[in-house]
Amino acid sequence: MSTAAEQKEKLAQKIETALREAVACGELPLDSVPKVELEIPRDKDHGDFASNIAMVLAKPAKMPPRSVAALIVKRLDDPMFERVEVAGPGFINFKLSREWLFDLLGRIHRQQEAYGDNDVGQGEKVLLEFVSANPVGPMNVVNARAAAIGDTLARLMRAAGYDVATEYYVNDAGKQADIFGRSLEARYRQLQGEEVVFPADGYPGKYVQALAEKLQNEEADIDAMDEQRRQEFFRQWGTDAMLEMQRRDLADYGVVFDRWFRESELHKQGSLEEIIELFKGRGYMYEDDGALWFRSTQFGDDKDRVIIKQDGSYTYVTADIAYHYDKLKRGHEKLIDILGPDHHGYIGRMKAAVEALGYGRDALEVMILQYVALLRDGQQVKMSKRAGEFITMQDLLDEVGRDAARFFFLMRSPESHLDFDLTLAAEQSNENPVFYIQYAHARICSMLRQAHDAGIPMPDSSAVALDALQHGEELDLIRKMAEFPEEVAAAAWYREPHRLARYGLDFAGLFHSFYTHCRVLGEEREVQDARLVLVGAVQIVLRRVLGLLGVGAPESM
RNA sequence: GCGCCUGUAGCUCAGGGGAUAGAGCAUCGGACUUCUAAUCCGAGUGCCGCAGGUUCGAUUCCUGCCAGGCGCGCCA
Repeated sequence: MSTAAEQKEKLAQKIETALREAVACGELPLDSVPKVELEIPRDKDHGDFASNIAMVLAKPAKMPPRSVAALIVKRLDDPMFERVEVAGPGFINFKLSREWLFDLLGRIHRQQEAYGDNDVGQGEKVLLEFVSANPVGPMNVVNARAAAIGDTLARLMRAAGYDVATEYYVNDAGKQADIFGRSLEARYRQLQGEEVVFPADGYPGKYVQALAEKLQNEEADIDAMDEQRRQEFFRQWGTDAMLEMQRRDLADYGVVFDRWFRESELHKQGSLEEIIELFKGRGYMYEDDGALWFRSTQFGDDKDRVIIKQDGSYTYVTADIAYHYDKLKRGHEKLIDILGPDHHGYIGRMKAAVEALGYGRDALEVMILQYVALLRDGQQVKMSKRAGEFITMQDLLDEVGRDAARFFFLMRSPESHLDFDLTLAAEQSNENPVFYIQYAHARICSMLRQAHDAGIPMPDSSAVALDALQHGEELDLIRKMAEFPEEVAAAAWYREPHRLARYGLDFAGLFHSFYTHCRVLGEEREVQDARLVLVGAVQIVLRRVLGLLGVGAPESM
């Protein structure tokens, strides 16, 4: 037996064979046979698969499309399909036989939550970097969006046969970390009763004050430190504390990284010097205006980039190049960075860097997320980082909950600018679509609990006469499950997690409809058994969908 | 000025070289003595931003324009 995706591939090959035969017989005047593509029609009246090949070939063959289609159809005779027909302007529609669909149920029960796994990734070693918020403040809602999308993408890609590692890059060495350290020190000293002017460019947020208070209660002989040592202390202690907070918030959100990579490590290891020497040796560097430049325009960037500033310090680009070099040297074949919209200008320079390092431009893939506009009572929530007023990721989770927040982000395509209505998400949480899917799962659990209590076990799918399943609702559910592995593969391949959220909604809808129209418990034995097998399979697939989304699968609601 | 993203139903958004362009919300009308009504069934709405081009076929691809969001640092 096979999944729908494999079935589709086989069918495409059979069509190609049929075409070659027709050409050999002289019935079809063609020089070559193109690759046959199959689609899953939107309208289920058009079958499970459809091919437009006859219309593509009509012109080169100088024949009406329906005639070309007829030549193909008469050469196809496959028991997997109960109907193959020419339709519309020349489509060939294929309808899977019920036997094939019934076999799928057994397959799902055997595979359990491995159903959906596939191999489009072919073991490619991928490093997925996302969120990477600076450790100088709380995470924002775009970070929350990135976390949901990155985490589910990682789950999807693992299911699709990629070898995925996730990483959070910590900018703990730059100017912003210094400013943050000085802000913290100023607050700390103020608490000690000293008259200290808060740095003009410092971070005004209340969280800095809170950190300073926490620091007061810790054992640290700050007064004994010299100037340099003290600055280092505040920066280190502060970013450590922020990092710990971020790690905890993300874990509450269901997002756990394989590795937190600190920029300061790169500096300690001399990684920046290493790439500078490398680029110098390859002639990609030049000096101008007292600074050292990387000739990135040589690799398609808009302008060259400063690597060492006039004052002798490095720019963030330098560390980023070193970081990407480090990722590549660790054996990751594909680097995926998920970034906010303010970083789109970053793509050109980093691709240039990757190329200069001796890798293909395509080794780096950058996904740019768009902004999230928060609405409350229909009004856009104005945020000011300067004034220290903004909705943090944690505020968002407190207000709408983890499942709703994740799902809301995952429903939208990554590049859409999205409106997040807090009032709606919080007050009308009953109507949040995520509950629609969870409710389907809870309904099944409740039903199976009652079956169990009544001494009705889950029947062995191979021992049940599944042709008791005859209703459209029943067969639609199975067809939808047949599409699942391909859906996982597509979502991973195109890096579009929202496909999964949509699939979940559609699938849950089919189940609710089935539930309303077809009773399970108390039906005559054959029907009850067959439907239990069906419902059991639906439960498995729902669990998998929710698991990939990182959303809970409640057993009751 | 240059770059990225967006423009589809009243609202929020999917879709996508093909067959009557979809969902949720909102509006209206039905369905609970039976496995959870957080559910189901039914009803309507669209110059798919505008104009050209490619194609057997464009809402989808290309170009230009218009509108909105965001970038364009020796900040990250």
